Amino acid sequence: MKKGKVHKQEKKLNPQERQQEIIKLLKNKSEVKFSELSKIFRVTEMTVRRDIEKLEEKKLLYRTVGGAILSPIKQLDLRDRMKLMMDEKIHIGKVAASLIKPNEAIFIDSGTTTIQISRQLKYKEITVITNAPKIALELQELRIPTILLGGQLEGSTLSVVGPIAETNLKDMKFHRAFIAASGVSSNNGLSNANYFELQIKKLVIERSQEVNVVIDSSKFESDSLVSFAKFDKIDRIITDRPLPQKLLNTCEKYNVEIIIASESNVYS
Amino acid sequence: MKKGKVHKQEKKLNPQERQQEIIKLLKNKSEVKFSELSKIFRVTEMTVRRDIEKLEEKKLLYRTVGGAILSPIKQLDLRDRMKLMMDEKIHIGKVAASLIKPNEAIFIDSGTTTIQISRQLKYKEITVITNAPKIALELQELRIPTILLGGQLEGSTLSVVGPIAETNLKDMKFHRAFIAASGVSSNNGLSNANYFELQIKKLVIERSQEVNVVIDSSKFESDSLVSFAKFDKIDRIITDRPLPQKLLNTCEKYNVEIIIASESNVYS
DNA sequence: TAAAATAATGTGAATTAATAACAAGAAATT
DNA sequence: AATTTCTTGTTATTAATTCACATTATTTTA
Repeated sequence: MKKGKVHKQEKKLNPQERQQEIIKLLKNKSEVKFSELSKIFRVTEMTVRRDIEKLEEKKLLYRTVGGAILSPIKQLDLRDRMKLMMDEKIHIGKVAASLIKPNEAIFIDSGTTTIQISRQLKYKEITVITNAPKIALELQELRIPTILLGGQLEGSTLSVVGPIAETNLKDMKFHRAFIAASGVSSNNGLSNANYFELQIKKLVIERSQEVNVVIDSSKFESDSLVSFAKFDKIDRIITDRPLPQKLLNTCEKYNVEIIIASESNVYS
Repeated sequence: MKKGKVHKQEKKLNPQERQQEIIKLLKNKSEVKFSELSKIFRVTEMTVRRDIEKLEEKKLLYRTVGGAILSPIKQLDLRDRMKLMMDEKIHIGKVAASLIKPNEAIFIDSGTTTIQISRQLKYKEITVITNAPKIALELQELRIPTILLGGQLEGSTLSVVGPIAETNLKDMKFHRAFIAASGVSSNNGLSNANYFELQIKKLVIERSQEVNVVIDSSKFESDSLVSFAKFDKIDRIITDRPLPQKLLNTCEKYNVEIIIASESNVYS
């Protein structure tokens, strides 16, 4: 649903379009003012205020007095933020993060949903273990102690894989793990699009007291390249929408708890 | 390695001291509130407001609603202190990269000069091993096979350190290593500002057929926290300016080759 | 050292910005 | 076409910010 780019704002834009424009403006301007945006978009200040509020929730920018500036985090990676199911992933991330308690050792798997968990962590008295360099670097900004697994860096997923990573895991035990998946189905359980990550996921699941799977609703009843776990191995699924009946039945059968993360049950 | 935080401010601070403290707080906290600072320093909000105003003028921070955050510029400076000697570092990086031949296994150390090497790599038929997640991620963009060491992620240097990283190195041998250093002196050889990286550097040097040290001229005849190698361990120093006489003599004595990287001898 | 000048802080009123609640209008769904 | 959801504007309320000025430290210099 893309519309032609117009430099002079002639037609009314919808919230999403405005929000994208605001980000674009910020790339060149360092700070924008509500009054200024109000004129540009020909809407009231209240409306741009609401736009900015949304963008602030996504940690894309920081509010200043009367305006906003680009968030420092934002500058790290512009690209993968405006992606698919972004809002859903943020909600999932918030709920997932809220499960974590102080002094725990947490494994966070590589993935676009899991990185949202890392961005929502509030306790600094935890140790995070991850196979994703990006997550590790972001956690460093939050001053959260982090152990990064070593190994071959896989180009498509930007996660470390292979024998080194597997060996690194050998001596570790986690209180909780948050695993990403590219598919979940009642027949084949959890699956992943990347073959090389398979072994890491299996090992992490073995070594975690509690296994949480984060997966957005677009992946319900779909299978990906390789299956890495059945329902008996996992404790909880965190997603953004209610599961279809069959999947729900299977989860109940194997005692897998379901959490639906939505605007309402997210307490930031 | 956390330092004890004193919440109760014993003696009254003057504006300069408060302002320094505010910056310090921000390095750990991402955002401070006026109300909070007012309590910490036992002054009115108006006073901290004036402090923040001063700091804002200096572009050290940005004011938010009810508080302040570290200026994005400032934050980047903290992490990427690349502004200093930037051109020199790029030259050094280009020359260093030109030494690499196809099918080699190369170790690239974490550092602001070494990251320039990774940006200049032209052969894809090499394998790079590194302790720096940032370097690994950049190499991935260039489609260069990369092995990232695992371990604890050190906040100040963004490199992995500790027993996991050391174990990971155990089975490896490199054709060449490019090591960063924060000081080089005729008396104490090469030194580094971060203690935890010490062991990694030592192990890498042991395991490399050829050891290259990249260091810019601002660090000549200076010593940093810990010394990690004498001249007999290294094969080459790549820098941006001629070495002072004494240093040069020492290098000759130990057969250390010197390359001066400048605009002219860099063929991009 | 005392007096004067300057800088720093606190106070409260005036101004401006932010929030919340609600109603009207547009878009999307059924 | 009717209903629901989303978006926007309006207004009242609350909170934050600025401003002006009085008071108190601190520094300067006679």
